[in-house]
Amino acid sequence: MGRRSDHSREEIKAMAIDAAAKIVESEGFQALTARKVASRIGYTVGTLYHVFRNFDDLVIHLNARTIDEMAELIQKGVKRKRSPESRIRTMTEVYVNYATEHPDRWRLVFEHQAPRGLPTPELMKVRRDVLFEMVAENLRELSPKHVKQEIDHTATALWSGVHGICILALTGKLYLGGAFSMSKLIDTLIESVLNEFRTNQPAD
Amino acid sequence: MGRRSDHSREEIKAMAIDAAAKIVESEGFQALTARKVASRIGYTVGTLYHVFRNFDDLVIHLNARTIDEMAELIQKGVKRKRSPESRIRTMTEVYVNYATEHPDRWRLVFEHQAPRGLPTPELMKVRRDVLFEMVAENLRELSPKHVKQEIDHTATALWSGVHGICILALTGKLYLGGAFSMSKLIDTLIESVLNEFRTNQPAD
DNA sequence: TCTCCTAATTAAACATCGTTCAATTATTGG
DNA sequence: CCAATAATTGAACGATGTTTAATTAGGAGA
Repeated sequence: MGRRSDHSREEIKAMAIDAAAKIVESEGFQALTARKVASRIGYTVGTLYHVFRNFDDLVIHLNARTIDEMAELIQKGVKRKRSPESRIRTMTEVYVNYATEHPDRWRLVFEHQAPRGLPTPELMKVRRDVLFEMVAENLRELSPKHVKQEIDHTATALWSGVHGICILALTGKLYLGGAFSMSKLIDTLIESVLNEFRTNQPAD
Repeated sequence: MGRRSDHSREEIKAMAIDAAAKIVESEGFQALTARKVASRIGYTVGTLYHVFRNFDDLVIHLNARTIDEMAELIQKGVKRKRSPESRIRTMTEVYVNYATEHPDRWRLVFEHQAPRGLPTPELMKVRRDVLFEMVAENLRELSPKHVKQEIDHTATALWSGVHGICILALTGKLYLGGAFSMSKLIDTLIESVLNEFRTNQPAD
């Protein structure tokens, strides 16, 4: 078959990412395959390679969408909150919920690595930084006296820590159950870092 | 060729894990291949499958060795330290150093997942818990009044947080450079969690 | 409307992967 | 010394990502 023009390039791209997302959600990211994606959208692998540079390119686009979805949920969740602290807590809540509900898509974001040596596409960098910056913003509001560097530092430590709990729990590498739960662990971390942050507030 | 008995089963197992470790260190864990391991030890894939149940089994054994190496380094590093706090700090230092020096072996431990559905082998569970328990022990020494559950909880939050910083930094998903560094981020986390821990000490 | 050119789509091929298995061969026990 | 046993091989299988030549449909110009 030759040119069908049933769908434009961009349409095919979107359909492929859609299909990939569904495969990852239902069968896990190990089951994500170029041929499987292609057949789901009624095309052949060749067409996929006509639209994406390679398989990693597809994964990267899927991951971008995953982060966008998550970021949007976080933005929505945070909107109604008034205090910076409650906003930070809400951020982590939504983050954890998303990761719990879509573990394979979430893991794919962090465990996929472009072929050795190749730099991370700007596409991804920008998206990652959005969340860190949201935390930093709220920290600044919480204590405007801190210098930017310290705020960014604390935001990074806090958000990375939350991420650590998240990923270990999700990959089954944490004792949970009983009095243990992800949210309690995260509460402890937030409480600790925020207290420290407030304590180290520079005097005027 | 038939039975050679140049090496016993256990010897071949050890040689294979050795070879696998070297491949992962030098070419990254994406380059780890059954055939590559086999040829490095002068055997064929068939022999590998005679000694390991499957490829995941090999990876699991490699990961077990990785954790053992790391745990031993941590034990050694901690030995000379007197205070519980300095011991915890040393633990994380050694952990971070190991992860930095052997990023691919370290990542393989956390990113490898056994085929969907299969339970994590006891082999791994035991090893993972060693490190958590070391942190918990030192927390107990730091504040014997806390109940066990709270100690374990804090240990988990702390160690997971450190791990989070570690993995994001190692996979290039963290702004580092300038005043930012892994160790400073981790210092902040430890400081925060330990302060919170001491503050919440139950009165007698 | 017919025709050519272009670009999309396919099918097939390639190398490599994990995995299995029958065939072969070296070792061991009687 | 021979037979039973167990280790080792090589070839095969299906599936993977990726490339390429061959097709074929659509749009532009006559």
